[in-house]
Amino acid sequence: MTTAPVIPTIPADTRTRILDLAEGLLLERGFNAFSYQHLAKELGVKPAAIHYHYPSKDDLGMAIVARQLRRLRKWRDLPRVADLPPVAQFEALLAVYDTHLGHERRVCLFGALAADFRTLPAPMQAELRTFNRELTEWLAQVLAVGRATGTLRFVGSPAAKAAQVLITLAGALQVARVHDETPFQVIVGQLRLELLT
Amino acid sequence: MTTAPVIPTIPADTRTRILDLAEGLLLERGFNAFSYQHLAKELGVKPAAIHYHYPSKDDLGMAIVARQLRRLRKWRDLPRVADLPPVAQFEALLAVYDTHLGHERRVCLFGALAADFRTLPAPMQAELRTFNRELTEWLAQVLAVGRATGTLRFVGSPAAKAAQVLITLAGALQVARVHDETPFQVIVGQLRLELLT
DNA sequence: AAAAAAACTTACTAATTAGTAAGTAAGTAG
DNA sequence: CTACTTACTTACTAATTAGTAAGTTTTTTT
Repeated sequence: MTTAPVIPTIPADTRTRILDLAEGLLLERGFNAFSYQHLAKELGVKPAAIHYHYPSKDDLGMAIVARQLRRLRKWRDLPRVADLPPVAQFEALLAVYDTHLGHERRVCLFGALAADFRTLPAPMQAELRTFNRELTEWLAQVLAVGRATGTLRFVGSPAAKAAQVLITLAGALQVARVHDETPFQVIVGQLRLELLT
Repeated sequence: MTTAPVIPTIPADTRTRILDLAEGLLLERGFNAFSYQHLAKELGVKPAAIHYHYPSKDDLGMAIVARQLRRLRKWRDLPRVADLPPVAQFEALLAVYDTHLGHERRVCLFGALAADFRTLPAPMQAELRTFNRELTEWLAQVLAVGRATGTLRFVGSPAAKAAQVLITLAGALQVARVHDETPFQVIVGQLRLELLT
């Protein structure tokens, strides 16, 4: 048995606490459903303190998406992810979505922003496109290798299948929010059934 | 060659024009992205005129979802849909989503409301659940008959496959909004490739 | 210890929001 | 013709929104 490493809980600075809270609200209630007042009250600071760190809501939104993109790249390049065989990489991806589900049934970033996309500031739109593109390219590569090595099974191009799988996962989180966790499990089960040989 | 029947364009009353416009904005920009002022300006009436027909925004939102549910039931029970073989019913469903795509890349009702679900009034939440449930049940039945008659191919339960296919279509419209129409076509192509024998 | 930079608070704008109350004009029914 | 209903407009309120400017406290640097 291994003992969990003791990670000292560094009290996050206000800048990070704002970003964490805003991200949570974005993924739980949508981008237009929280204000600087909400954030300020929850954090015990004044709204102007938030403007100090993130001058406009556009800046704050951009910061959320940019951080998610940095996290994606970091996660994808982690040895314990990058060096995994394709099936395990796919399972690692599913685990991420499962974490969202367990975290107040948060939807994924894409699922949270797609509907309101046209109301978002242009830099945020561009960053979200990049996020989605890089994630899809990563999964396409995973699928391609998996099929080549006989551990994953699907018809069509890896790119098409990757796009389909990712929006299915994004959608599964949305359905979980509207109904309950059951349809998420059902849909993920269906994905496994089809992909895993 | 058949001549298209001449449908007289009855000028819609204000009540309907409000609902049409609000529905369009909901599907194009999200529920929190339009106000009574926007609607009023666009329609050339005063905001209070909208409150007259739909006292609160909750009422307006509810009216949109309720109408979509009525439309779904009507469409589903139409002889030219209900009497079709399963493959043609599936294609008819795809055609609906394709229409959304061609109409300013509107997302579907579910895709428009899922992210903000928790901010919606309770009656609207309930109505959206019913909408999604009835659509899924309909497609599950279509898929079941299609597989039984050897015209549709899939593994797993019809209910699971129906849930998966529907959120894939909802998601495909969302991706089309974020990128362009190409990923929608790619994903729908993938669905056809997998389902049609 | 002094200076400077960072991290705020206080106090305010201007715009927008949903919503209401009272009045009016036009159509409909008796 | 009259009474009533429908469909609005005008004029308002109270709350909330993002955002700013100026001042103050706290922390860091020198």
